[in-house]
Amino acid sequence: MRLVMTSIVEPGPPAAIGGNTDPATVSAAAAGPSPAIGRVGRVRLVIARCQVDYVGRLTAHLPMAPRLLLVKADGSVSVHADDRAYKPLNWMSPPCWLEEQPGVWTVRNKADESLVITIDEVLHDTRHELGVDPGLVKDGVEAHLQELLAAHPETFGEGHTLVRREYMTAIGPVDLLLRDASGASVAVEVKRRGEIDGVEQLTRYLELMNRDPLLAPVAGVLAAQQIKPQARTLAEDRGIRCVVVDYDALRGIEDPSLTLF
Amino acid sequence: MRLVMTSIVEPGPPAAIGGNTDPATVSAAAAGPSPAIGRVGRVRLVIARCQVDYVGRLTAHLPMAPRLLLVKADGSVSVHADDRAYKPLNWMSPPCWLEEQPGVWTVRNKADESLVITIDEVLHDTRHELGVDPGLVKDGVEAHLQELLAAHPETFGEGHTLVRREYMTAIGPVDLLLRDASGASVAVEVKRRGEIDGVEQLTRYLELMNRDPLLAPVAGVLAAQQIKPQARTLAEDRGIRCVVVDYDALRGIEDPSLTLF
DNA sequence: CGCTACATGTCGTCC
DNA sequence: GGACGACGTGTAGCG
Repeated sequence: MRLVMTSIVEPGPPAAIGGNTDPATVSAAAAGPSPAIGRVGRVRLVIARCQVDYVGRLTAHLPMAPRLLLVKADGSVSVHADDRAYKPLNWMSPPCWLEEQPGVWTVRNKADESLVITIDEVLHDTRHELGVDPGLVKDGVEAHLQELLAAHPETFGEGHTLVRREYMTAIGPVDLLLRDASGASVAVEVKRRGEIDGVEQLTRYLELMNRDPLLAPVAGVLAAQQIKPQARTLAEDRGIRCVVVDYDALRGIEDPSLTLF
Repeated sequence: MRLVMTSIVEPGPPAAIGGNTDPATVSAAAAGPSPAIGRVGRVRLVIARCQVDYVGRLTAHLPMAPRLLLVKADGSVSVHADDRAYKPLNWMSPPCWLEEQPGVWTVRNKADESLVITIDEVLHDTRHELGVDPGLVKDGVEAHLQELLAAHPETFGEGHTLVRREYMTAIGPVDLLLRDASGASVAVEVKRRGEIDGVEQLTRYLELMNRDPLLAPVAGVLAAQQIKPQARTLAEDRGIRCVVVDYDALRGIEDPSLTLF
């Protein structure tokens, strides 16, 4: 875990075009080649019978069928079927460029990947002004954990004190570096869910840190709200202690008012 | 890597409702509470000023603003801004259930996560029949690799022979198990791109396999089209050999006609 | 259902 | 730009 913020605000695009607040819904010219880059700042919804061919990291082909084409103001193009939840069948992420010719859309990016959409019939074509989104606010339950644990190192045992959060090593930052009551180093990997990956990650850090005579010996702790059995087995096999963290209890210590209901 | 197929066909939903092939585009009743579950098999596109609140694995809030709401036949609901490529701001994946009341949509799943969409104003609301998608065909460049390497174990050295693909161990399948010219075991981890994760994965397998007297000693090989420097360093530090695989060349051996242009 | 590994993962951050 | 870790990762395959 690396995020540190208490709450995360994801702003809209930094240089979004047309920061208007009046969201007028308009119909686009249904037929004829319309300049895709031209009217910016508008989501475009097209229902069309189309065939799609992607060549890039892999090669993918979609036979002719009706689908939803979603063109966003950021330039992205995605091809959706009526399933797969929010995942498109095919897509191109920005930065990319759409060249629209009658019956053929070609989307390219810098890496020379291409998405070719051959359109047989357009069944619907509208554009809508959304403006810049005011932003998503996430209450970082997971991001909170490291912060809470840093504030309460005694969670890991009496006399434990915090040395540093995000203690930098050559191969990456250790979430928490503590000292125990005897002054020995303790490296803590914080996870929402403790799985094998987290044990491997911590193992790498420990191996490196134990080569540093100023730190060694360094004990390892995997701290998570939930620890999978196999991760626990692997961890304990490597002498890594597992600590299950009660997020709500920790948050209660931080702000007792939260526990009064 | 675990997939084995030469080319991957991703069919549409197995039990898709209304397998009709006539994709008529229709307009939905624009106003009034329309039953979201009711007309199935249709993608629904709504542009609306809305506020969104998600409570589940984390808590997220979106203030009132115009956005695209995408309701698919699989029951999924996603809330899009005009950026973030194909990723929605918020979503609910199937299986989930949408309860639509005037001005408030509530989407829930079994895990009791909820997405509450408070709608201030509907600017657009259409439904479109897409039918069942005929399916995505991927030329499994990555999936291909294991198959090709299995067919050409000599890639790893003269006299190497294949023992098994997907050799099962207690902690997961090893992509390829070979024997070298001297009869010693060789475990191969196949990756599209060789990174640290792959080295860790192979290390776990090797550790386990080397405890088996029938197999030990087992040598390790990381085979990938590209191997990142840090992965190479870690691998070689652990005595794991790195083999960069030329996919096109291998495919050329398989089917020389592919190299004739 | 749990666990593992894959993904055109995507996305942010830091060096 | 590359490396690295997080993600509401999602998803398929297997025991």
